[in-house]
Amino acid sequence: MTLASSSPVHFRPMPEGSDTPPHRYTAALAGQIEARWQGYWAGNRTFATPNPGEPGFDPSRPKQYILDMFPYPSGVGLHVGHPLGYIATDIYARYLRMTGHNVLHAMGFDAFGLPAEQFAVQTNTHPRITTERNIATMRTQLARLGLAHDPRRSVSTTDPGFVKWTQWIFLKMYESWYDREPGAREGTEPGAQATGASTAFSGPVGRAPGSAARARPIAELIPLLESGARATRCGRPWAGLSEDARRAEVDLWRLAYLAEAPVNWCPGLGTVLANEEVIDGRSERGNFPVFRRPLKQWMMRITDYAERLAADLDTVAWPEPIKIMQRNWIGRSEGALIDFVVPGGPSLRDGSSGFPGTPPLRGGSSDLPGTPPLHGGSLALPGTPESAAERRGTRIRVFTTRPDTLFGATYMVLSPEHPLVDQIVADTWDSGAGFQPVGADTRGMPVPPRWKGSFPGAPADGYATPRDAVAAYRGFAASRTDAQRTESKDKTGVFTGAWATNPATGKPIPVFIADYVLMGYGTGAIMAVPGQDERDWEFAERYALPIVRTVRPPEGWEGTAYTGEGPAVESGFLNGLPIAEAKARMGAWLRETGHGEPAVTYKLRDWLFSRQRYWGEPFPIVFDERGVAHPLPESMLPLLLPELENFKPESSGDPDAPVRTPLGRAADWVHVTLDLGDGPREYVRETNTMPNWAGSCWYYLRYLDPDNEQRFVGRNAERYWMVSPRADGTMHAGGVDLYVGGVEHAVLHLLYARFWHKVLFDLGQVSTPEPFGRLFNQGYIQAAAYTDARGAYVPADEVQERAEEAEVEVDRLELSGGEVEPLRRSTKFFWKGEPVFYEYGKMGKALKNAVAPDAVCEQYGCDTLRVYEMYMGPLEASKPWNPRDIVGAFRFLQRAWRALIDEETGRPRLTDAPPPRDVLRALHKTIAGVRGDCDRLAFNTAIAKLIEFTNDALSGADAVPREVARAFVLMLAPLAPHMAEELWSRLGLGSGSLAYEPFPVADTALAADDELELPVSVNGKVRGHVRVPAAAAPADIEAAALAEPKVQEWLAGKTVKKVIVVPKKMVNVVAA
RNA sequence: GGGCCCGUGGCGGAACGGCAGACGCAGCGGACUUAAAAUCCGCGGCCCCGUCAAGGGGCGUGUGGGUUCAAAUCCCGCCGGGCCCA
Repeated sequence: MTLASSSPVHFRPMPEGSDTPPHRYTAALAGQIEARWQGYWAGNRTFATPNPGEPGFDPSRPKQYILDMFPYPSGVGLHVGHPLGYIATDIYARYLRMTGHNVLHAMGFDAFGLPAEQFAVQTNTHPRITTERNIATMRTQLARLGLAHDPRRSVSTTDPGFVKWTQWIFLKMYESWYDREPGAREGTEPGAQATGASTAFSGPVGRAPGSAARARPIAELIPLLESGARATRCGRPWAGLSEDARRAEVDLWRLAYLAEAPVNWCPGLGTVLANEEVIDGRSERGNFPVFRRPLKQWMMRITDYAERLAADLDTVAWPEPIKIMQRNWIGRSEGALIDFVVPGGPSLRDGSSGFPGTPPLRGGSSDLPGTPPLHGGSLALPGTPESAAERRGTRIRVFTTRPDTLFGATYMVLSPEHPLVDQIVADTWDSGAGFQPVGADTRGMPVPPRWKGSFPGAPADGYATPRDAVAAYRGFAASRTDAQRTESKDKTGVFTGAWATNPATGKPIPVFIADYVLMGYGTGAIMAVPGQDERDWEFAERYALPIVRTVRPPEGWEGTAYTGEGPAVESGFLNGLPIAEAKARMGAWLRETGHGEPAVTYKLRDWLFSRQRYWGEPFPIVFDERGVAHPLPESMLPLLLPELENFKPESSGDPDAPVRTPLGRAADWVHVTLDLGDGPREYVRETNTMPNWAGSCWYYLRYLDPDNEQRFVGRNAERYWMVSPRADGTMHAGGVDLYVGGVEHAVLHLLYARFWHKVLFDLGQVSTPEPFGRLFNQGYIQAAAYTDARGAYVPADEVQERAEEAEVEVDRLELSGGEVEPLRRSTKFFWKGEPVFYEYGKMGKALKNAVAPDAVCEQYGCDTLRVYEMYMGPLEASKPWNPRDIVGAFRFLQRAWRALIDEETGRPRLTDAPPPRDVLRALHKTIAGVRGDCDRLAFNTAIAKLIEFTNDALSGADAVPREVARAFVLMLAPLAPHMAEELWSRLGLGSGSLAYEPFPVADTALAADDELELPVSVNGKVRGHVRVPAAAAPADIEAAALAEPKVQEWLAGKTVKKVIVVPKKMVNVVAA
């Protein structure tokens, strides 16, 4: 049977039971209608959306780009929570088509990556096969929902035509650097770098303004290095560098670069993970333990964009909590870097810094935005004047947000893992070991026993030497999680035996290690200011360290640390200054004296971009015999994965096992002879693969022009769909007009995609500085879940409820005295005869409470599912799945159908008589309301208004006036499109599909009431009502209100003080 | 510990600072039916007065304050729940 492009054929539905009228809207009839219209839409390419220049493109219609977050094709199929957002965007997109827009709405598949691969591993099937199968399943499920996507734009990240451009974008990143224009920005005032190219974005689009910081091709960097316009990052002059050193220098600038760095190694998954993918020391996916370990990896220099990623959040219409989460993740803080010197030890000049992975301090004064964490080191700040006393010693770099409190820094704390600890730790507790005090003489000061070790497991009077104490304490700290370390009220630490010099006071201060300072945060070292920091105060009290208040607390302050506003005291040249001014003065002083400088730091780290997995995009990189990386030319793209018998990662429980990649096993693929311009040579391919974020960083651009073989997206298509003019003629910063998805992508996908988009924007490849102009977070669907006595989830759909409760022993409760008491719970729920316990949570695989949409479609039809899901509540709210309620949506559709189609004969119940005035008024009120609701995605209330209209104006009538039926069907169309199409056709309201029919427009004159009943309150309480003409003057309304008998009663014996008349709303009489 | 969000009938929820509980589910009563289902009509926060009627009053949006002619809505404190970060 070919339904394609034929006009809809009417048929006689099979009656459900002997009594069911033959033309009732039953599940069976709904199923037939839905199948037919889905076939019609597909066959007639109803939702194919032409690009500019293509046949059928209408330039007079404004564009709307509606986007759902990129789904990965799950092996277990969809549950009813997944389509919540898809249905909402579909309804909105259908509504926009009917209100005169060119709408782009498509859905592809994020088919590479861990989820797809884990599924393949579990089922022991090649990921390509499982992925293709899963995509087919998901396409079927989505099609069943009647989603009006443009099918030709349904790309998959695994398509060779997609892989090619993902690799191409990677090469763009590899061949670019971020130019922050030091000429314009040296002397970093905090915030001076807040304007990137994007904030200047306004009218003209398509390129970054020339004067601002931006990504540029590497080709433009080399002349600048040659001329000295940009100082080298290795610190040596370009002219004196060897060929290899020059290549290494250039590599230090690339936005995509290789680095040997400590990474999150997850042996259980056999791969490394990005910081964002690690939660509490375990993998987000799979919940395996994660270890820190150095590995050579591809990195993305996202930190260069930290400032713009934070600042440009102001330009997009996103939910505030998401913006806050991104800002927190980026973690911008203004303050200062300050160097403290521990005298003695190696020379400051010998550069023996230390520890692998620390980048050298860059030249120039402050290119801190985006600089990886400065872990301290022995290198001097450029231009630091060195006194004789400081010439030998170790510099410890700290970052503080309160440089104004430097005079109050009475001790220092290093993270136990800090690499300089070994260098500074003294041989004896006696302060003589290499200690040359500067300023006040504290030589011979006895070391308090507490300083020698007072933490769980330490000997009563501490350790014999600082080295012993440090070693023992490190062991103790390593056993604790970051959360324990920072949460603990009992701060612990040990003295290193070393003394550093406070550069402001010139006095020696003791250097501790303590686990409340984390290596991963800031520089891993702090100056402790107990007077103005609560954690430092706690530590100082415990170790009897001096506390100096350098901000005067208010009169009567009895607290401990004071973090509020106040004048500086005990602070030399800062005395009397408020905090902000004191910070500025101290910043200037630090710079002048070479002890430090104002700085902005970010919590954001560079993005780890390699995975040791099979199922991802291969890097388009080869290494020559000397290990030098070479990019593949565009003509060699896409570089596809080799076929592998064994695609599994090498997982292990041993965090130190050697790291081997699956691609490394494909010897024929790895070793290649290529001509990269200097004749055929032997190369070795990169065997890591990209993380699945790669594809999701730009898929929304490929939707725009899915078949383009010349570019990742054609310029015209990109410009048309992404550039969004505002009413005032300026351009919106973000291209996608509405992006709907879950809040769980707040700091992963949304941050990475913005970063890529900004790079592409800087390179002139896309027209807008932001990808997503408006973001909407839909809530979750929650459902009952059940756990057995061990706490494991059981399949919720197999749980049975019994009439009487049973009491069961579920666990043993250990009491403080070592006694054990059985814990008893009662329940009415049973699974396979075993008692189980009710819980409640987000629907999904984890809680085993998923409900498939297919079952609901089967039982009621997908129009009912669509209406029910939207009717459950506001889109942004999480709400419970309640199967019992679905029938309400079904009955509404049934009632509407019955009002328009005779259930016995199947004939239209239409009349050509003009609609009565009250029906017309109700209709136009409904139109106005539904439009307003749809505009703000409030489909729940839009449906409520249609239900009301159906009940009040359609259900009771003998026949429905044609124009009323027409408007109603069109309003129903976005929500229940199959039924609306069927009615449109059966009622003879139009030919073909109604998908592009104009949405009804409310006539305010027809919607207006002639008369209104207004409540009249006396002193805020409603006491009566008055009927007044709708256009009544306030004075007349007041008179009518005061004349109302009920109101008179309540006013008896009182004086009217004031009468408030709110036109069309109410009257309030104030009387005493 | 910090930040953000949310607390409304038996349930999901509605309500530009202006008659709290629209609409739906479940429930109750009625009509139709031999009966049931379906359908249609009606009722529906709590307490009190009123004969259990018509009608009327008081109290009600987690809790205690505040702003306002008027607060579910705005502000402050607390209690409870959720999310993010530490």
